[in-house]
Amino acid sequence: MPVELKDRSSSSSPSSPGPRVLYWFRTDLRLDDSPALTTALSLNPSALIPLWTWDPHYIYASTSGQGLGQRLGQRQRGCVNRWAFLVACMNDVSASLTKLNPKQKLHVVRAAPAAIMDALLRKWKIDVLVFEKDTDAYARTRDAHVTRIAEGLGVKVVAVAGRTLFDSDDVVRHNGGKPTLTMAQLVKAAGKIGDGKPMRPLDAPTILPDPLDWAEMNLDGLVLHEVNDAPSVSCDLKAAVDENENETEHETEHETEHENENESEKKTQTKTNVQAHPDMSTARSGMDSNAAQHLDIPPKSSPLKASPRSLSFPGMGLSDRQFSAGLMGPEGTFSIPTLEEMGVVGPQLHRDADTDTDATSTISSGTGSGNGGNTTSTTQSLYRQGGETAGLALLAAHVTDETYIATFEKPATAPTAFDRPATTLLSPHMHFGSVSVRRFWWAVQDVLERRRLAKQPVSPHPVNLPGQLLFRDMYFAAYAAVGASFGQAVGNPVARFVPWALLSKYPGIPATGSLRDDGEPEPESRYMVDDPQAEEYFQRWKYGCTGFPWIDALMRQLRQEGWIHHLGRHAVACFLTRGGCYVSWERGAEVFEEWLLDHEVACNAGNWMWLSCSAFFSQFHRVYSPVSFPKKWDRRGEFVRRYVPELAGFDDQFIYEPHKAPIADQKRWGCLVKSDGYGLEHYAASTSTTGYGTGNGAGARAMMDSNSSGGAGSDKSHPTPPGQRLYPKPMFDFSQRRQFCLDKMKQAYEVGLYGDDERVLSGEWRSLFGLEEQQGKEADGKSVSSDADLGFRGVKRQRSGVKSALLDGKQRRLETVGADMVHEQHGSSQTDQSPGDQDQDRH
DNA sequence: TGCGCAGTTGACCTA
DNA sequence: ATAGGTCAACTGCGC
Repeated sequence: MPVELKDRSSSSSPSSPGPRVLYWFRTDLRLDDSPALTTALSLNPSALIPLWTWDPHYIYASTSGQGLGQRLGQRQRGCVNRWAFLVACMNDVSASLTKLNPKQKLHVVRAAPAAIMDALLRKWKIDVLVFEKDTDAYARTRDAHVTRIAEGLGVKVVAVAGRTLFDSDDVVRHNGGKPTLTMAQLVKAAGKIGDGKPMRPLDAPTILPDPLDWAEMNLDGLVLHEVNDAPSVSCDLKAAVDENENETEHETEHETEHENENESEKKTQTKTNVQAHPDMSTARSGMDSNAAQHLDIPPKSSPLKASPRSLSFPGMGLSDRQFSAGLMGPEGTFSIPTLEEMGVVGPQLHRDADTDTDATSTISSGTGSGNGGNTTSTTQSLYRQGGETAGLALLAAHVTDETYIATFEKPATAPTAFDRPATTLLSPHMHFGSVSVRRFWWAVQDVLERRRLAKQPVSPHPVNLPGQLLFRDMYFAAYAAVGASFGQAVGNPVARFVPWALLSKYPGIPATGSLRDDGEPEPESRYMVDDPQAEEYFQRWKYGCTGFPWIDALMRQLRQEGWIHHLGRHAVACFLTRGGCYVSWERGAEVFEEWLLDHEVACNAGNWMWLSCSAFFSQFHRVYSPVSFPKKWDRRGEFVRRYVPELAGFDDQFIYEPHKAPIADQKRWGCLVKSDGYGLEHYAASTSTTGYGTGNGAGARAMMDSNSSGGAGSDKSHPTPPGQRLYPKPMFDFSQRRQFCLDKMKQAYEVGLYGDDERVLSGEWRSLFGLEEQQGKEADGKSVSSDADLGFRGVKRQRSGVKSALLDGKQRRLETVGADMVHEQHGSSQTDQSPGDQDQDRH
């Protein structure tokens, strides 16, 4: 339990009024088992303000940030499912607070914490600021910054661990300061913490102090200049922190590294910032630098003049108004933004699940062995619902099925189950903190203990449910130790360096030839399209039109629902990287980051490294086949039929390889397998086959203009023959590509570089891989350069990689087109969230 | 230092 | 149809 504080707080005499406490919700949208909230209440506050800062960083970039996106000042918007889940969590917490005290609620302030915290602490005369500790790289920087502000005002700051089973910093310390790279290391280190077991969960509070009186809460009188005097606005956060931190004594090697990166980013940051967010190309034109400022600090004086960024979504005609109404929202009541205000209205998945319960279960591939009908149906309706109430109910529903909980073995759960997923679907709750990971752990552990005593069968570590949660802790601790570079290939000390296609490009050093036609510098926010073919593979992978039905079905499920099964994530991750496309895992990680409901930077990056054999796992000979692997689970291809409906009529025999079906049969089954089907543009633009979209369609147009990817345009205005649909042929010969990748991986292992190697940063890696010759080919005046340009230079110190890259004209065009869209939607990535995916095996 | 073994979840072939 | 061995070979760890 949270402790240190108690001393301080109790220092005030009982008779004196308790402190004014600001409780800042972030990764902990729950009341149950919240060590930080418990700590806050233990201070016996005279006033408690539950706060959420509606942070543009969070909205326009995922919290993850560590990835490229953040480093580059990129902003991305999560899919509608993710925002719906988040808003549900916020509403639920708010309702729970109100239930305990009618005067209470979750107070949402629409501004970046770094920009607004100073003013809030002053205005509300806060004595203590309490929040759950967050070891994500961006969060650490942000929190250090806010802490400095608070302490400068004499406000006590208390950060309490609670997001993981074990405090990640403690784990790292007990692992000799090194990242936990194996399960054994994690278990060993965790075993030295306390009694070696996660803390028992704490009860939710039963009473809650009042907030301040409205007169004092009201921010209307907030003087703007106070805000503007804050050291920085959100987007300059890192730079500002950098400056400050350089003065401060600092600790770990890693942190020092970040600083250096920050320094180099400083220049571009402000600028990127501005246009950063909107992924929507349609909105981009409407953005100006003033608008960006409004993002952080809506001008009190002219709230409406602050031309709200109009992020329209195709077909929806809505605009993003979440920041245009001022700090306290449109009603001036600290309201929780609605999806409408966010401009992301659209049907959400869980509604679909709710209403379809009966129908879907009849065709479910799961047979629902262990569950009684009632339990199953209850559980099912809870899947994908945000909020603590729903999360705890889902956990409770699972726990009633003891056999399922106790005999759960992740690798044995079916990735092809869709209407009734084979895993628990608790991962989004782990991500938003709407269910405590320790609550989950102990609920399962108690069942296991009971069964062990009764000598009933239980599944072994680490494939069991607790093992899944330990993997989550392993990734968190690894990330905590490594810092920001954990989310990228270059500069990452634990990632083996593989010369993938589409490696990331880093800010800080202007690339040669980085001027656009209009003379403006190319925003340093793109990955390097060093291979147009790979770019096309990547786009086809992303939008589910590779011509491999198993892969396409999974990617479409991801885009539509924000979730795919762990093994499905394996399949697509392997396919994109070492098992087909040979594209950098960073690209895939970004897509996951954007589309997954449950994305967690640590788990996502960790799992992508795992699957790409960059770290954690190294047996690159084990390649998932897009044909034989799914057959093992779903011989009839029900999963494919659901998500790739154009193939629904195909015979089982051809469901995973429709191009092998005789033409006559293809016609008879209502779908022709032809070149690239409708063309990439069609797939990228379509909101989805089943009607609920992710709001991402906007990028499609921009992305695919004609030449963007070879061949994509060919079928462009393809008229759909009446009653006849199209599906692409495989975009490559799988076994050939498999061999190609194997050879590449073998070479990379032989060369044996890691991301932070000087030879990676300097560009010497090219010669080590025998890539010298290609250097001279890039020719386009602007772009070329010395081999250094294909290195990752500009590093002030080791590990802060910067690379500049050069592209010839054609490639650059591609980059521009493709990258816009890619980054528009990229999100996060995590391959699978280990925690989240606890599955249940319903077979 | 060297060796053998284990490692969350492959594919393929044979019996 | 399913179970088990083999493929070719990686890393980390303990002895």
